[in-house]
Amino acid sequence: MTANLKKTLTLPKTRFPMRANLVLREPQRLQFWEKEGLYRRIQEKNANGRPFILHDGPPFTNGFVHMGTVLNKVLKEIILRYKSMRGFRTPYVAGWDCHGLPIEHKVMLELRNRVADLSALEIRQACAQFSKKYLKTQRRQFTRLGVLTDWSAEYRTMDPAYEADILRTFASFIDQGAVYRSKKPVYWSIPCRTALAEAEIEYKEHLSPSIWVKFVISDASAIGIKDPVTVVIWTTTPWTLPANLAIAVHPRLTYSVLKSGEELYLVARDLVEPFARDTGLGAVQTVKTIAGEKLEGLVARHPFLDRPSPIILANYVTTEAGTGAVHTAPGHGLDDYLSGLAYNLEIYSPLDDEGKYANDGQIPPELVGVAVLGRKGRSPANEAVVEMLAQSGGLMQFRKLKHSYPHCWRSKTPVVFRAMDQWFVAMDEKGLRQRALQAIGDVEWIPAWGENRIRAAVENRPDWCISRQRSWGVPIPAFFDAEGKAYIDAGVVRSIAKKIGEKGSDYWFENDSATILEGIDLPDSWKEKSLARGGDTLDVWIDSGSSSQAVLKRNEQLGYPADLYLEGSDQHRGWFQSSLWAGMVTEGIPPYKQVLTHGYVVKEDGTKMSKSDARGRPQTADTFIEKYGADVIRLWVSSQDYRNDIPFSPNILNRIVDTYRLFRNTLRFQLSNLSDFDMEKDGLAIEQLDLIDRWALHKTAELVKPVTQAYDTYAFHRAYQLLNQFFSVTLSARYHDMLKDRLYTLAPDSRLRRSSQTAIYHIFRTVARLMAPVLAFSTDEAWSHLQTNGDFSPDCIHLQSWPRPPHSWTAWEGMEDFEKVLNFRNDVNELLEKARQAKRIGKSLDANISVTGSENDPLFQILLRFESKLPEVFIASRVSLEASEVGEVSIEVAPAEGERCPRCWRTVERLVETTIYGSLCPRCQETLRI
RNA sequence: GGGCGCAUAGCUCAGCUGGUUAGAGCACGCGCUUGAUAAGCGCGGGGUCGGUGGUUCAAGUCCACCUGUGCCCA
Repeated sequence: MTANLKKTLTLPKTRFPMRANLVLREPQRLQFWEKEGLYRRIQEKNANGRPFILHDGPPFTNGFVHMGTVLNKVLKEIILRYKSMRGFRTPYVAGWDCHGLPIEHKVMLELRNRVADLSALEIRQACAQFSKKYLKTQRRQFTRLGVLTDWSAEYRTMDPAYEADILRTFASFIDQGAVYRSKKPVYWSIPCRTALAEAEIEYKEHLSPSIWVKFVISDASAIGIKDPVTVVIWTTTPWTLPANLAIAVHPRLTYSVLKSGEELYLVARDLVEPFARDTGLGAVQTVKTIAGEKLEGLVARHPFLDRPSPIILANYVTTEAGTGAVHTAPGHGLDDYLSGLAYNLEIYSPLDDEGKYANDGQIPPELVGVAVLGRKGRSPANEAVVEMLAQSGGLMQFRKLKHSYPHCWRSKTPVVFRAMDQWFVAMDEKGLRQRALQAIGDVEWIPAWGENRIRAAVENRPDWCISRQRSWGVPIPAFFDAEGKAYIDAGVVRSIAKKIGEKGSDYWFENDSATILEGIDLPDSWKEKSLARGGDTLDVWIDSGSSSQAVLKRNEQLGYPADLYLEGSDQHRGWFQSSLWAGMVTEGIPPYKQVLTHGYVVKEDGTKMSKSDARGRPQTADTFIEKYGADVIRLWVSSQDYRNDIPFSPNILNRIVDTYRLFRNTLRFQLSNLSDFDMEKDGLAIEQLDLIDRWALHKTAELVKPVTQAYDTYAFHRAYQLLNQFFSVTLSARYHDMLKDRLYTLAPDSRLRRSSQTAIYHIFRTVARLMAPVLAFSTDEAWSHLQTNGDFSPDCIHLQSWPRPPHSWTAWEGMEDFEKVLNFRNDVNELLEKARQAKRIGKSLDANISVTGSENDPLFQILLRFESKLPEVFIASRVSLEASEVGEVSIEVAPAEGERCPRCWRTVERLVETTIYGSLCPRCQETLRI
């Protein structure tokens, strides 16, 4: 009996599965998109649209994709899908940053044992292999995420054509007159005879000499002292003393002048006690204190060289160790170097490639040729300097100190800091910096504080050191004569760029200078010279910074400047800035109109995410995509306010999965109630729709506006929240719930049912598209089911245009009042719940609701107006309105009296007998026409 | 140490130019339903708005300092 009756209902029916099984389904959809040429079709559809150029910042090809990269790529993906639905022409050219130390370093680690035997060319080949390998992996991972592009058009900074444009960009810097040569200290491994990067340094315990050295200020009258004062410095690298050019003190520290016997000493006040103890002075007497900043300009004498050592100010001076007066050798330390630049000191580094003192006319004869690094860990240079100090009376104390010291990762020996000739870009040449600062104001920075950040970075950036003593990069096309003089010329660079554009940058390393320069028109000053090619490569920030030339200008689909750059906040120092410099010297304007910045992916507690999990397994994006599917990851990205840090954890992802299910099931409910609906045949005009349906359409129309605004301002998390609430409250808890009775129990083609189906059809098509940029896979799947009742449809959701609800959806009068009825429903629910808790009713359909109120009460008037709709709205069997003289609107809930219809479950006064199905309510009898 | 940010319920987010008992969704608890069913509905508990001090008739909202945290620089 019941079974038969159930067959007379129109229950939900769809092949769109409740279980997403994204891990299995998404790859199938990718194949389908590929087969359909979806990217190409989208481009063709919008071929005449306004262009929106998002220029892809190239990730390093040095490992697997991690969540930060996923975040970045998915944000780009969402924007492009949205813009294309809005009719913009949205070509997307993905790229990779292939050169550079991170890659070379990893390759060196892999080749660790053989590395000494490898030529630059061999290292480069290994690096190229490495880059290609990870490029392929990353490309696969990006594709899996749903990144839509024509991969055959991707750019790689190691492509010969790209390399040529790097050199041309470099030539533009030379055109500006900004490229010059100067010294800068680098880590130097003496046994390996090579410069080292930070990553190639290992810190190990090392036993060093620890010495206190006297520098005498003979004229201290500037600080009101007649007698000579001795400034004492403390150092653990005696060998750097011949390169001492200054003594640094902290401007905000207080210094004490001490008296011990007949001598006066100058030491930081906070360090007087340890100083007296360590040097064995014993009791000392403070005769004067003085602010550090007043010491600037005093001049001490070098203890064994005929050279002044001025007192300078520096913020890096600390009171953690030493005397508060710091030995400064600009050629042998980074802090020292910066001080050297600030005080215009020579970047002096009298050490040759073998780590021996050079004969430069300043080094005392007895030190020339003495090595810093000797046999068995000894340092002849240290010993010799200490000896000279002892003889000159400059040595105040000598000890040994075990401390952490940088070592070469290959030779395991202590490294030295040594100034070497480098290539620089002068940031202020021809007003470059000023022009860049001005141009920053023409760019829209999102969020706005990004402008402050890049402004500060550009303002404070010292001249840009662009040379690297590395193999894996684009060679700096410089030449050297027999005396070591450097030759560089923009025209020659461009000619070499042409050759490298044809043959790749290996060409530089494979050939001698004569071959390289063959056929190139040389400047007069180069002629008749025997020139050798240099071995340095360019800083990779020039590589990626040149992308506006190598990609935006070269690819005819793109253009300069781009509409948008979108990268992590670290790129204010990195790509945003290098791109700006390159853009300014080549085009005179920035390469972007908008720059969007996102934060970093962090753990749920807001702290940094490590590269491996608690068990030490690497946390690559694959781990999560394979478990949750791309759409869940994409939904996670959209849910986060990425302007701040972005927390990530399994817990957070599980919340996202819940939301995903809400979206999916709600769409599924809609699809399943459209199974017998054909818009052409069955659809009604908007004006003819039932009140509840008009309300739902109105709500949908109201949703489109803020969601669209959210997308337009890249505030995807707003769209996420709006859609989330719309789906859970407006649709699932309200509209769909109210609809079930009519959808299931009325005759399939009854007007009321067709009214709701018409609305559902429109709502589905609207909300599916609103979510399509984020849930790229699932919305397309659902869309296909509406089109074809199957998983795939060539009329892909991504080829649709953005929803624009027609005026008719909002052009009705009942909205405001009906919202009041729905709010009143909350009060009704409260009482229903009480009755439920008291076990008087189960579901709301078991209840009769009577509402009493005054006819003068505005709310009661509204209820009266909607009286016929109230049973549906409250999902009750009967709702009665009783007018009373006074009092507020009150609600009473009682178990429904009468007989329950076995078909529609409503309780009515009296059932009627039917021939086939027994007792039914009159409405069901009518519906079944029996 | 410096620069630029961030800090509202367990989670993700609202809270506009300071103004009634701080909101939403999810999660959680208790029920209902079994005709969206590895679903759906209802109700409920939960926050001294990181801390301290200040400005104000009034501060989550303005100011200062502190703490925590992230990126960049040193």
